[in-house]
Amino acid sequence: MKEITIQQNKVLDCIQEYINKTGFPPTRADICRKLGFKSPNSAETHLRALEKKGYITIESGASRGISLVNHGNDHDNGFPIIGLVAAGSPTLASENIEKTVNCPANFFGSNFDYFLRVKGLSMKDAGIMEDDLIAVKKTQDIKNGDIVIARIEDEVTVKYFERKSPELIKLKPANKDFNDIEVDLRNTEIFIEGKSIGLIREN
Amino acid sequence: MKEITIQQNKVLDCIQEYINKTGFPPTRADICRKLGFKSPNSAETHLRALEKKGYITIESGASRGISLVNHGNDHDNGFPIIGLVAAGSPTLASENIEKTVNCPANFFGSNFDYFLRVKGLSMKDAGIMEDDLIAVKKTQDIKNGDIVIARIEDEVTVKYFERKSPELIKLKPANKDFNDIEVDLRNTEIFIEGKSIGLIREN
DNA sequence: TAATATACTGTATAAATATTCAGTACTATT
DNA sequence: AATAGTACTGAATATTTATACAGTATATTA
Repeated sequence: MKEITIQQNKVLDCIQEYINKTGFPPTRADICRKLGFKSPNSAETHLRALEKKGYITIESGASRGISLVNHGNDHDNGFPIIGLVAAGSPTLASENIEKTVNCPANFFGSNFDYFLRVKGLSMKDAGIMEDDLIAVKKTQDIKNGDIVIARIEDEVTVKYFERKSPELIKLKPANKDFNDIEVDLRNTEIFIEGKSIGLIREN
Repeated sequence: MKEITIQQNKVLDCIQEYINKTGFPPTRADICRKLGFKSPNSAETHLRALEKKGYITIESGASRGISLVNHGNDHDNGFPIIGLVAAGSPTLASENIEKTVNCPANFFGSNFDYFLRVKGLSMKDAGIMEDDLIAVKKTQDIKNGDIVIARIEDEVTVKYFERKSPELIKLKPANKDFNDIEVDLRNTEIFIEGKSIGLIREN
């Protein structure tokens, strides 16, 4: 995250304080009043700097359209939600984080690391629907029948795990319209990101 | 706390949702857009009613000066989980509370009142499995297709809601092994506890 | 040395916004 | 029968607000 100046930090604090106190963001004039500026353009330039550096977003045209950007996801501010893109690994890089969910670390009984937003219906019969959030625990401690998040050559997928033999793994969907995926470890690389230990659905 | 009407409740939800999504409250025009009103005065009168009843405060003169009033969050200790027993109404009486779940009040975008632990698989194809926790919002604002918690003569059930005519309601399961329930209001009493606005599964 | 970012004042203005007034209509309460 | 609350449309308007433009000045970087 880019550095900000002392004055910009004052403006940022001022916005935070204002929202905490009133429930809505300040206008340029409000900021001027709080910080002693005499021109609304003073606030404006600081806001634009903060926007450019990624600390706030400004809704163009709207009054009081300032909102604080959430960063610093040490799980204090919640767990990140990561989009499950058909191809590509889910990473915790900030560009992949949709937003964060605020809930206790032991929400699902055992600790977990992030939420994954599900695409597709391949686990429909397991009650996992499109856009559900799967709570993923990063672990290699997988048992047959666990729901795993697996990466096969850049493709990320959620399936039931079944070890058939030391070199053969089967990934089974919970939807008869989809086929089992058989992975022969001798010619295909597979990486198990972790397993699902819970689920959240927002209607 | 004074009662509010269905329309006022819609406006309240709309404000909550808007704040969750954007970080700042809506204008009168924003509310109109969301709820289909054609005059900003429609929003205005609802806002004044909500203010009078203590659900919001309005900063006079300020744009987007709406803020939600925190009235007696009895959910400081978390939201109760209530067991869905085949017969009998779900009540918040302590003997029915399994345990409580600690999560933000707006966890599912809109406020809710309690969790219901699901028994049976009648909503399986909607991704609702046995022992899942449904976030229930107590409301009478039900649309066709909503998943409702209904009580018919001491039996509590979770189903899709469909109003066929003023005196005929159909409760539809999401599982072909179950039959639709048709309720004729002229000879059967039905009470809608509320609707599902989210779901949590602990694996 | 030029360019760029910071840090302001001061003015102007178009657009956004709250808010009032005038209606209509329905319902519940006194 | 009168009053008050709900639930709207539609229009008018004063105020709020974002935002652009014109300056001044300093510090940092290329």
